[in-house]
Amino acid sequence: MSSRESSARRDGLPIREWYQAPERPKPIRDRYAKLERLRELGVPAYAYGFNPTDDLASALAKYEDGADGPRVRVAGRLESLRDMGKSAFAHLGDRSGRLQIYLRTSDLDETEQKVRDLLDLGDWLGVEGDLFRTRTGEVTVRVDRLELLAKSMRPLPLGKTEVTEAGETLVHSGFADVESRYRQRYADLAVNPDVRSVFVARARIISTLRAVLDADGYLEVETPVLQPQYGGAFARPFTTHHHSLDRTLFLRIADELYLKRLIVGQLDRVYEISKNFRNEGIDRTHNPEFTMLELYRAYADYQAMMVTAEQLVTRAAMAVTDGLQISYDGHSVDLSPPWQRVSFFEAIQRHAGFDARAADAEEIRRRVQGAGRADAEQLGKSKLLDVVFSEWVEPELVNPTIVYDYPIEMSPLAKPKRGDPGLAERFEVIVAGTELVNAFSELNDPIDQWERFADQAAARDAGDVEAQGLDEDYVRALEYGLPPTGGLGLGIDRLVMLLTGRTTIREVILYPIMRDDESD
RNA sequence: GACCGGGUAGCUCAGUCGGUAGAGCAACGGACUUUUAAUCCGUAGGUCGUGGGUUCGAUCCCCACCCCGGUCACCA
Repeated sequence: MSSRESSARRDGLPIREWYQAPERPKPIRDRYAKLERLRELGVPAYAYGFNPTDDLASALAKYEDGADGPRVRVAGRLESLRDMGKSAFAHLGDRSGRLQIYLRTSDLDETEQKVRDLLDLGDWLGVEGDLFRTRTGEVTVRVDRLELLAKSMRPLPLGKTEVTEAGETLVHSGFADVESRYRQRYADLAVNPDVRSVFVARARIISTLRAVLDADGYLEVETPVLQPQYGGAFARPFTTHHHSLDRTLFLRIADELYLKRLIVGQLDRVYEISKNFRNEGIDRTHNPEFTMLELYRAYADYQAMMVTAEQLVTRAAMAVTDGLQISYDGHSVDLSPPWQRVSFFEAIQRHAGFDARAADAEEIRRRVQGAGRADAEQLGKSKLLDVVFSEWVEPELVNPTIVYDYPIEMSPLAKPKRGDPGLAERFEVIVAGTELVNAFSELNDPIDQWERFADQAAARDAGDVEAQGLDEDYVRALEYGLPPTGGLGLGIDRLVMLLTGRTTIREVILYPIMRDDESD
């Protein structure tokens, strides 16, 4: 309760009147009335803390059959309530799970009884009591101390949860509207345990990747998000402005060039888990901000990176799935290493049925046009090859496949292949039809790099908005000497999608980008 | 950007071939001291996405717009 004088208004009304106004949904008015009632009783609706002995799952695990007890002190959100007058059963929920509580009038003092009568689903409670097993077999806390930790003023879109005899959890009348779920992720998480589990898995995947790299001697670093010049990938950037420097800055589209500078600086093995920003379309596999792992290792080449890719993905998978056989989007996917390896041009030969290396741009263009691409006329050979690859090859690759030796024009930061300079020592890992990993033997010849940048600059001048700029400072770093280095980028969001069985990136990003919403 | 589908009670949805709308759950009142989608009795709850138009009358038909999803295009 606030004794502070406040002139705050909402829709022109003092806040407390706003909650009681007839325009408010009845459940909100009802809850406000309960808040007032608590105030009259002198019961704080918003406590300052609570010290549970256990989370709900560990409290549950403490029960041993045969005798009641032990005594536990737990907290959670009220997720269900079955009131039978002088007693009531309810479930508390937290991140670990659910635990039933039994509230019997005769076990509570007078104030607690009144508080019990003012409870709503969604309230946060702290309770204390002995564990016991009910007649129907559920381990339950017989509550003898009840404390309201926070009053919920707005009904959560809770469905009714039924645990079937088979142990499945069925949710009735649940919160399903995807728009509301993304806009009000807090409510989505509160109400949908499987949504929570995706983000728990995401955290485990990321901490596993860190653990693998840390154990392997990599140093985790942070490089600029705000960059005077963007590079390291092909994409349109977000542009911003720094006032006191009066200068244009870009949100990074990749951290590659900054990380490789650190190898020049003798940090030897580095990685960064970074948010990247690309000002492009939004769809099931693209969000304008997304998370990428990039790592660089001195003295390694792309062959070594292939092994690293297998290790990272399989270790992450084992942290969150039962095994390396998973199912995704109707496919069964076998993540077991070693993964199939196929060269870029072999893959096209196999899945598109022609020798793209021997073909000239005209022939490829004919084939691409035949497949209904209206814009083929404007595309150069390397873009055409990319179209061929993504149209005919990628959708066919379900089990993880290492596609290596890309055309050099498509790879301005990769070393030419030894013995075949028309190709680059680069590979991608394709799983379930999408790119998961991109890696190469890093180009460390400053003269060659300058030439490649110059080609990119020419492409940009010719209208390619995604071509990279010429980063002179980066070339200067290469002039000091970059040892042979292997580098690898891994799309974290897509990895999480794969390992949690989600087919839209929004399901693995807590707050995906949305258009403005005018509703309250 | 194009096309398709959607936006109705707090949630999940139904519906009106144009006459201001229903169900289940949630809510509120009552009964019930081992329930678990608790049960039983009763009550209340909606500017039918927004703005225009047609009409005696629009949630429904028409137009425009907004938001969401899907497909395609774009985006390596």
